[in-house]
Amino acid sequence: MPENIPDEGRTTPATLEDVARAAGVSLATASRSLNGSNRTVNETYRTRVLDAAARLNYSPNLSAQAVARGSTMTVALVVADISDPYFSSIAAGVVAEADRERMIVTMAASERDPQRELDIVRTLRGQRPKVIILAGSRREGDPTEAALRRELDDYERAGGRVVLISRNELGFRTVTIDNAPGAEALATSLVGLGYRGFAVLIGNRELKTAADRYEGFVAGLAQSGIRIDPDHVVRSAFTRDGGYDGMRQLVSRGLDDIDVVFAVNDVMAVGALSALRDAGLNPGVDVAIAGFDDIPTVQDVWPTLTTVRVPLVDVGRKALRIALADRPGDESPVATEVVVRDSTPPVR
Amino acid sequence: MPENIPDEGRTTPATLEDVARAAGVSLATASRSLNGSNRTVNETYRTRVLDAAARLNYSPNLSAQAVARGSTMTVALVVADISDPYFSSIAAGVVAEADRERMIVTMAASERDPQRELDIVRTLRGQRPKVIILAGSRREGDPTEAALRRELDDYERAGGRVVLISRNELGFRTVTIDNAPGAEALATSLVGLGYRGFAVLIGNRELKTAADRYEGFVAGLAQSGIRIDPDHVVRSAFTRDGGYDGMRQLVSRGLDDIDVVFAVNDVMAVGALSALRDAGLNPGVDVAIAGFDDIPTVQDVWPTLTTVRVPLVDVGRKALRIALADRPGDESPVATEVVVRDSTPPVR
DNA sequence: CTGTTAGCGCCTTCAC
DNA sequence: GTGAAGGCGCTAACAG
Repeated sequence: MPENIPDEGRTTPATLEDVARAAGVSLATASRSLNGSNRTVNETYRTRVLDAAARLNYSPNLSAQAVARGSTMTVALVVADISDPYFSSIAAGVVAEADRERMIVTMAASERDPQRELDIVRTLRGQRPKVIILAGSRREGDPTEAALRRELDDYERAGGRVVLISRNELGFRTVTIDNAPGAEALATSLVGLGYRGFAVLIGNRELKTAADRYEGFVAGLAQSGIRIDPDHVVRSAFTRDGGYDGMRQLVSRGLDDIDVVFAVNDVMAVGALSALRDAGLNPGVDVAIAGFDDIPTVQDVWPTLTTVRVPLVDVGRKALRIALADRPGDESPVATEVVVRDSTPPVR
Repeated sequence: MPENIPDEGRTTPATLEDVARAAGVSLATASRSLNGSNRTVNETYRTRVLDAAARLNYSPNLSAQAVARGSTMTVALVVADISDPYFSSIAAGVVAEADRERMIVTMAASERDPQRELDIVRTLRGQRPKVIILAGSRREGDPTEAALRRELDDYERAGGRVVLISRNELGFRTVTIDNAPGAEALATSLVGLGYRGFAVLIGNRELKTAADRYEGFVAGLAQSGIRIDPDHVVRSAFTRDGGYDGMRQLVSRGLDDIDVVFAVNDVMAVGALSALRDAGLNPGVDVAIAGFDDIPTVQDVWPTLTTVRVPLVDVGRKALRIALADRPGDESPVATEVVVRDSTPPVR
């Protein structure tokens, strides 16, 4: 193959063979000294190999190791959108835990498209990752779900571990989040604060996370005998702009019977805040707002946002731990917690 | 090796050999049909191989390919903090571009620790990535800098490509960002709005990005004959909490001669906003605030934040493109742009 | 155009 | 405890 890049000065990384030769031992001994199973090698040789390796700046070729061992040390993480604080926090947790385990994490973005997610999972197989973590974008009645399940089943049958984040739809290991209970508790808190007229920015209803939170919220209100006007439930994208648009719709329809709006996630709530303001209204005063997730920025908006805390980084860490556990083990849901802030002052 | 996980039902992924056999052709033909250089294979065989591959759900083992080819298709991205919107936006850009190029991206977090960054780069070598992208955490007078440069030099000599984001310190390909000019323009804008008493939350002064922005800002003020009181330059962490703390210091010292505070990045500015509010002051009214980066959330805080826009996602995309270009090519800086919002109303 | 045959870098029985 | 040799899955000359 004609290489137009000058090869002169091109260095080839030292191979294990180089190290072995430099240390005057066999390939096998070198291998055993550097990685090999529990010390079954003479200390003299051992240090000689280590020295040689250091001298040559040797770094084992992970691909070669993977081929020889028949398995990798990589965890593949697929999220909907990396720049969304929800996912980037989870990713931070996964990366932190992977670092502890000396594993490598690869990343892909589904862009909230189930078909894309499926394609990604398919191409992921080429990596032969030890773990696949899927965060977000599971939907109700998703036509690709069967195919995805099949793909993941095959993958597990081949020895891989899959972990889902949020809700156990597909029968794999899962980091479940107390979405419904959290939303229910939030509803209770809001009722306790005196709110009676509710609206919900439900985002994309097909998203299971969104649906769970909505249903939990409805259940919470029901306990106080409060029902939610169907006209006050608005769908829009599960994003900041979706929250903005949803709130705009509410405003244009009139906020008469509404004194608090629950957005099923914080980025939407924050968008809603801005929509209110842009409409000349005063969030927290003219109408209250609550979100879900407790992403970092909600403490810096004004009014600070009432929400339900989800320990996102922990969720990421836990995802990998669950994956690595010998048996399915602790799959107790991650607890959520209502955090009341300024966006929902007590009524009257 | 004793495997305590039951192997029964364990499926082994189809290998290229399986495909070849199923298609009744040789290994080479199968290889050529599925990946091989430009079509030099009989259409009949070709389709037969493709069929067999589909039937067996074949997926090439990337590690094996990497070993055989002597190179991978992975790009290693190391950032300071994945959950920081600055870095997660850049990461989103890198991942998006990598997807186009059918490359895999691996991710690591340096946690703003140069030593850790160096360690990461060292262990990265094992992956034999085609590209290494380093975002953030370069510091002035960093004792590990020489070692890092050496490591990266070795890596490039071995055929890898390194791309730095922000400032070209080490002589590698770089996505430079117009930090100083942007800050200078911001200063000019603020002076134009009538501001005269300036303070700066400089973050970690050793961070080159922070230093550049500060110096650009000072230069911009100098053009109007304005100097900045050294007591009004406060150091703190380059984070949201750093911004909060920095502003708190300013407040406790007294804001008498200060009518606008420039935080060298948006997360700090947003923290400063909250600190002001917590001190019972009214941001934008009692004292103005400006940041740098234009991260998404600054449009949702109140007052909306005046800042200098950096097209972060584009920066990430560009980083990979620059890496992949045959020659160093277009290294013109990414332009920044002042965006005036509500946090810096015209004076009087 | 196709098949045979060396490798790629490393691990791991298997004898010594 | 050590080394020789075969093999992991795939690619790339090299002959036919």
